[in-house]
Amino acid sequence: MLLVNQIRENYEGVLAGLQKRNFPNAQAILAQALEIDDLRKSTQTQRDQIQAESNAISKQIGALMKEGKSDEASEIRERTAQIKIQIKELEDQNSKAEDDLKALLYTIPNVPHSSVPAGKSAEDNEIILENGVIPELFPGKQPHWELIKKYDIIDFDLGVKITGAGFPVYKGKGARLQRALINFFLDEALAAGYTEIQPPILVNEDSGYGTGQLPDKEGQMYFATADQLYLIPTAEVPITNLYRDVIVTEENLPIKNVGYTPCFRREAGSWGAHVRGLNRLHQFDKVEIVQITHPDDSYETLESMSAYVQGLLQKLELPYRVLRLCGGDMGFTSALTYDMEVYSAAQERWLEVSSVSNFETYQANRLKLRFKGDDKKTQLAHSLNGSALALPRIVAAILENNQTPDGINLPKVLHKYLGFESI
RNA sequence: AGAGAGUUGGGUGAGUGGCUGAAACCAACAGUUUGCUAAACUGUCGUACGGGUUAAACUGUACCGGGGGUUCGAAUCCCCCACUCUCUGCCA
Repeated sequence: MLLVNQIRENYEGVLAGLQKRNFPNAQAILAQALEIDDLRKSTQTQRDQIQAESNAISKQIGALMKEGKSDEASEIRERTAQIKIQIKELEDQNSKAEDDLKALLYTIPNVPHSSVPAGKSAEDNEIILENGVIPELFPGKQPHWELIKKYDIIDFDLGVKITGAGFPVYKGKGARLQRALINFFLDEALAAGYTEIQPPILVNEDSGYGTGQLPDKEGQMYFATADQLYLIPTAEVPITNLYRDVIVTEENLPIKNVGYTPCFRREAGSWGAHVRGLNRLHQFDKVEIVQITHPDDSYETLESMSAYVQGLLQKLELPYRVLRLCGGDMGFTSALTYDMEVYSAAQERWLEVSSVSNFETYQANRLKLRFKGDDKKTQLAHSLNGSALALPRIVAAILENNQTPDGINLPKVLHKYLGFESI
């Protein structure tokens, strides 16, 4: 969430940013936040003063009791009754103001970076780069949902039998392709200086709030009711939460972590014609990169993460494009997001395979993720993450783009991981 | 799942109603001494939110797992919850 001081010190900037997102009633909400904060401060000042008085009296009573002057002590004690009522009242007002402020701040999205284009929907996203060659396929080309049947490598019907729709079973070369991609992505990240993390894939409620999945996206996560645990929708949740309530030393920045996990998404109500086959699943595999940086470095880091993800796509020889998301299409918590899309040549569609975002202090504020430098001051760090990469759509594009009448030729870079070259 | 023990500052750990925001030790940081290192000595050494300041200094309040209660006063007493550890059971 935003800091009130951010709003106070840069009111015009925050307002303009929220308007770029088409955030309704921005002006009224910001004004309200400041008003509640003023109330919060004034009630705290009053409460603290009276509390100080009360503390002084208590000390005095203690001293008198020790001297055996119990008459005087009980005389003073009578005065405390009224003070207690006052404290209670101010305390209530103050904590209500705090709660109100927090509740309000939870509803305000992050302020977009200045480079974020205005716009309402995916239509307004800015295509900043296109790379790679879109293959010319032969007349009998098939979409991946046909190919996986033809070569018997991914089985949706079996998944339905043992679990339900959206839980595919990978078989034979299909399973090995999954494993090869995961290993390839992890090895690349290691070579780029990331430390590998293998986190739990169920998380508690605190972690859900830490990265912002709760309270907003509660219905999107699977929930194990007996133990009150959520199945993670992305490794971002457990990995970023490693740094919840942590004050890191400045010299340890940037922190670079990578993790492979399965991801679980209920995707309630978002099924339709465009989500056949591997395009949208309830369970899928993803390698995620996370960085915690000094605020001065986060945008440079974002560019490097974007370049890193593009490098993966180049090595996989997939045609891709990079979008800078517009204010209206960007995630709630992000300040700047690049989406990477690969071209899936049989579906003749661009598919989102990665989303790389800088959250600035928005997540760090919730997480209480801070760093301390030489000046001994603690301040909020910046957090970033990106998919590197999500497997299913990569698999879809690899299968479709490399198909021939005689089989599917797999990218060279995967051969040593696969132990075979084609399907 | 059953029984028991526990949760204090970066770490170990003392503390059963006022002298405790918290002993002591360790770690860390700064300085003195030293040819360097080490050792010794001295000092600093939690967080949050207020007030105050150009910024500091300074200052108030809260926080000893979380929440509530008793009391003039709670780390300390009472209640509820969460978590951790040990033993037993089960199990990859």
